[in-house]
Amino acid sequence: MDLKHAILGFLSWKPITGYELKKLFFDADFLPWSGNNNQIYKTLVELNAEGLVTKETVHQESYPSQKVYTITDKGIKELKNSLNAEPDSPEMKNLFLVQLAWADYLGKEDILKLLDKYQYQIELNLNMCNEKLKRKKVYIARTEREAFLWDMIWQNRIMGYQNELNWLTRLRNGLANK
Amino acid sequence: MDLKHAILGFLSWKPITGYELKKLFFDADFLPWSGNNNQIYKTLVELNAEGLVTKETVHQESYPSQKVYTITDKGIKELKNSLNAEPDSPEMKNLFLVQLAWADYLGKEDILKLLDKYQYQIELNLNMCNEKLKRKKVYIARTEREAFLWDMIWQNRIMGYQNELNWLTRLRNGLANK
DNA sequence: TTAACCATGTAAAAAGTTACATGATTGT
DNA sequence: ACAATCATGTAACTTTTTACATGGTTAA
Repeated sequence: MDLKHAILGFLSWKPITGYELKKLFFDADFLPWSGNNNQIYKTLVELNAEGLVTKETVHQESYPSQKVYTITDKGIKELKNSLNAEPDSPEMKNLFLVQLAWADYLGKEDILKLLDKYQYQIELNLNMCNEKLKRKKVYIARTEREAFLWDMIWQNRIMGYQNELNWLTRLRNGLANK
Repeated sequence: MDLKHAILGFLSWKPITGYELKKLFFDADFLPWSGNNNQIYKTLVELNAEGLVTKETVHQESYPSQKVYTITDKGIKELKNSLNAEPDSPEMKNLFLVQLAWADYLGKEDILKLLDKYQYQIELNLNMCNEKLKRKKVYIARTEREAFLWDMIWQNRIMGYQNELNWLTRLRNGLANK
């Protein structure tokens, strides 16, 4: 699974422009690509060159013209193929843990300040995730099962943040008598 | 927090060689750097150039000579400084979720096969993490509080994997009647 | 005898981020 | 008046991974 297949996934819903894809990536939260121009526009050119998508330029009156990408049969086949591939294990990159590893150099108050700041970060992420879920911008469920899968994807994120908050509570309790 | 500060952290324990650092990074599991040659040896050269560490070449009889790096006062100051910095929020990059997002193209059996594979991956990671914790290769706790912090860092990883397994169970239950 | 370990480093490629560039339109 | 949205793309930079390069030693 890489950016190429994620884009193919979205295009399996309907034809989309690069600009719209950028927003979909921004709204999704579980897609590990920031969706910056360089990544998306470049990948779309590649997908087109490989015959996995077709491109159509649509001129508009008072706006710049769009390039609408449509998935091909070959693209659908490529997407379906990628779904049976060996799943990658999740990568949890948590630089706060690195900070904590040598936090014994700090006084108790500074450690607690650090924990507060981290907790604030997590809560911010959790709230944003819940907000996005409520608005459900990113969502074209074609079957009941697909709707369920997307719900579970959001749940995965939310449970991840809540788990982190639970861990923080344990950490605080343990530190109390240290 | 970046690789530089993580290396300074280890060097705050004792003088270490690049080769040994590589193993420490490999054994730690919570450090998001793979610890490949290019990263570590290069960063050590930079740290030396910045005066945060000193280098001493130790010749050995039947092995290649080592370069032992020692942290300087300036290095310690830099490390302590980084501990009060704004903590980064965790990045959870889970490509399996991307796979799942379009898994409705698959039949029920194929989805279940995918879940099995993913569960196997998680369990593998969890077991490895527990193994490493048991052997406690990476561990020089100077105070009781530092020992506690390192325990909690391991706990963070373990809870993360267990949370993922719980989520998988929910997913399976939900899929059962879909 | 084959693999892993000792120990350093470089080269090249891939992946990702940030900033630059344009310029009309619409909402506050 | 100012910021955001529409919409595409490029350039420069940073980060990360993979592979190359050497060559003796030790344990299964």
